Amino acid sequence: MSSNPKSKKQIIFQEAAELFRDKGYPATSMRDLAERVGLKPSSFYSHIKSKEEILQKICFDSAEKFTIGMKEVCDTEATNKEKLQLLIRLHIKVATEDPTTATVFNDEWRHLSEPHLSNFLALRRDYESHFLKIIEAGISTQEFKQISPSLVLYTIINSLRWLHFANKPTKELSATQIENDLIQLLLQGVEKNVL
Amino acid sequence: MSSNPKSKKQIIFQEAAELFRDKGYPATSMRDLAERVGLKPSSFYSHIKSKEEILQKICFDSAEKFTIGMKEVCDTEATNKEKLQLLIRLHIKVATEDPTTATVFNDEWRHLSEPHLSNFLALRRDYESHFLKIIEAGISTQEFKQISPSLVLYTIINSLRWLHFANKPTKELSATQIENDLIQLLLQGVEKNVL
DNA sequence: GTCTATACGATGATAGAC
DNA sequence: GTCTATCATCGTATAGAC
Repeated sequence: MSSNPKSKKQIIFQEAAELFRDKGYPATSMRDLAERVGLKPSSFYSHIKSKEEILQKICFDSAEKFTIGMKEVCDTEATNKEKLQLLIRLHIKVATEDPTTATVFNDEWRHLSEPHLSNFLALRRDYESHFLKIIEAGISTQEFKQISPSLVLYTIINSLRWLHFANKPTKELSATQIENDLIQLLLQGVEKNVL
Repeated sequence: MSSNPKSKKQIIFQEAAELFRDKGYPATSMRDLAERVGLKPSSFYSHIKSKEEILQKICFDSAEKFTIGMKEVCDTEATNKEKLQLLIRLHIKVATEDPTTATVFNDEWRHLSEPHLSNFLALRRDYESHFLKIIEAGISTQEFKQISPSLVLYTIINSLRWLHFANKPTKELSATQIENDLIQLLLQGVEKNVL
């Protein structure tokens, strides 16, 4: 197995993401980051243009994962129930593949400046509207219960927002175990069915 | 109905909470707050001790609501399923009664300094451990499915984290409608049962 | 209680030597 | 590409006049 030499730029992005995750974007200083990377603060600017460039990359890279995933789901021939399952798996995949980035994406996007903030929100609106359409379709085919679609949407999306730290408290559970339990929980609830 | 004359201190706390909600705690400056309240930044310090005092009050007041609510639930004679329902109602109540405060509580607690941060985390740990016990008990009585209790805990708690802005997009839904739909969704899932 | 003035450290970013 | 030195600005908070 060949070693994986990371460019200094990649190291900067990685360390920055961890700091943003732990302290939040505004509370992370370039001096904090410098110490972590082992450079003087001024030396970054040979590699990156600004602090916000890092945040932009994190937010839009993650957004793209969701956009691509949604496109795949929409292009599938499948029931709405199956599509919803795929979307839940998509959220789990993004959150667990790169938990650091996923956390920053979730919590720090609001610190984007314009026009990046508006662009980001447009991507999110688009994603959510596709998600909503699937829920609405599933309700009209009677696959899903008659519950306000946006209520279902936000409940599901947010229910998965803790996953980024699932590695620690539930290390005993395998990734597929978590996936399957979550899908059962969200599709069929906590209550045990009477047989 | 008598008018409700708010003290200047109350106004400061209210405006600060809204700024913390919108921009986050570190990104909110005392100068921002001064402009909102109509005072010079230095004038606050006749009313409050520090910026962090505001955050502390918000976080610990909300934490107390959960602590009290949990105590009531634990003191009840009820099935675990009923207790879980009560807890879901508690989260909905806290989130919708004062959405601004609830948001700050949810997202900004990590900016507390020591020893407040540790105290806060201890309260949260305590709350979660009581919550977990109820889920575990419900699993052993076969009221709930065999799903990792902490997975159920975090999924439920986080699924309700969007409620603070439920006023806007779902204004058409009444509060009790939202409550009942959410309980059905979390207890029994999205899927429509086959009859 | 509110103001003006200010202390003083931290901030993101740049200039220019090497 | 990394450094030292520095800039301009903003941060929370205080002192003291009114």
